[in-house]
Amino acid sequence: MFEDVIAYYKKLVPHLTDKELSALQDCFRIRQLQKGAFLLKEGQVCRHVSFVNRGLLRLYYAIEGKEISIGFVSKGDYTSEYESFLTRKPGSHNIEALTNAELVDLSFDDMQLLYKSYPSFQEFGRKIAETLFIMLNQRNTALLVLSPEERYRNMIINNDSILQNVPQYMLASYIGVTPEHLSRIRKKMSGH
Amino acid sequence: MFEDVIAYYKKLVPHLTDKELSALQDCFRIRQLQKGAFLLKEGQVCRHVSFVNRGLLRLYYAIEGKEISIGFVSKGDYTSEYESFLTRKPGSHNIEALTNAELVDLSFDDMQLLYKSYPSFQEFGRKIAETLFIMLNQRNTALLVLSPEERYRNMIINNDSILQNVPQYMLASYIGVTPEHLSRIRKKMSGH
DNA sequence: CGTTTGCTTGAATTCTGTCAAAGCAGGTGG
DNA sequence: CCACCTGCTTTGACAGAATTCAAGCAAACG
Repeated sequence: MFEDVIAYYKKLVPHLTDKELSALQDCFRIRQLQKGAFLLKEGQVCRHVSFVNRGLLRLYYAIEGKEISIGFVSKGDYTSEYESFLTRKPGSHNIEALTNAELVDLSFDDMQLLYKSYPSFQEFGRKIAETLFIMLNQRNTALLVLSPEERYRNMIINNDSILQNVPQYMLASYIGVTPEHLSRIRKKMSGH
Repeated sequence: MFEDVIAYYKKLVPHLTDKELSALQDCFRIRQLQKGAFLLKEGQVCRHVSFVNRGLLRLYYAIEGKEISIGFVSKGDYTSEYESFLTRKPGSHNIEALTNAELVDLSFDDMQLLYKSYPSFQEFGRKIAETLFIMLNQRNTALLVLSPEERYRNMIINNDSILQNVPQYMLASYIGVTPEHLSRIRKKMSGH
């Protein structure tokens, strides 16, 4: 039930004690999500961080009738509207289940409690934030430095497995182009 | 000498003790930077985080003969090639002093030591990473969702003081357009 | 002064988005 | 088994956005 998420914690902070891990497990809540359901809708305050036990999720903005994907999260990764979670303000994007999914939730309040009771979790929180920063930094660099075609190539190389299960039009906005344009990029790429 | 940087720490983690702050001060090193000099060049491993006591710095990529600005840091803020600092790998961007500047350096090794000796600094590290994440997240959203003109407007509103001292062609790449195009955007904006 | 540095302008070109239509599955019901 | 949806991708024609290259201009500086 919690094996994967516990392993995730142990990997980031190897020196966590059994007592600490047990306190952590007491805070976990399992949540099931149907395909098409929302983990979070824009305007809501995000009150949990969620580990994906099973399934595939998409994070996206809905702006002026259009959807702009900002990330995809699959089994074995953490997700959240982390800015909303940290600031306690309404979030600006949606998190949607692209397949049936099982999540392990940890609430904001429980997290603060863990921070207070066991300093080791401060270290976990720090490393999570650092990891998220690094990922976002790389994404940011790609948006500024690479062409759409290069971003698509990168995506194929790095996220092949996710790519299989996501419709192209969702990838298009992630790369920063329209679905039509991505289609043409693909055509051009196959043309050699 | 260290008043501003100490205040920065106190603000993020109010419960830091005098003993902890004193240990921190022992790790600080002042560094002076001439206008045009580099705090860091791409390819180097970033071994410090630096608080800006005085002056203005620019972070940028140099790609294929072009420079792409990714941020500006002025008095009262922290800067670093944080990804390189965290991963201990060579960094990919440059940090240049746009004016004469005075920095307060804290080394990676000292920081790890502080983390180990005083758990409160874990909390500081966490909050720093969280803050950086939030800033980067907002920047990312702007790049995906807003038009160049809207990004320029935002920049005027949020960073007016920095803007005064930075040549326009450096702002252009930050916004994601060529200098010529930014010039035209400004013309169009003044045209009403 | 003359040089440098940065900003503006113009014209041609390339890139990307829009809109509309057609193609292509996979799934469902008859 | 076929006909028909439905959701997604591809294509084409066109318009708009942004870059490139080249030239001119103005302020700042030695």
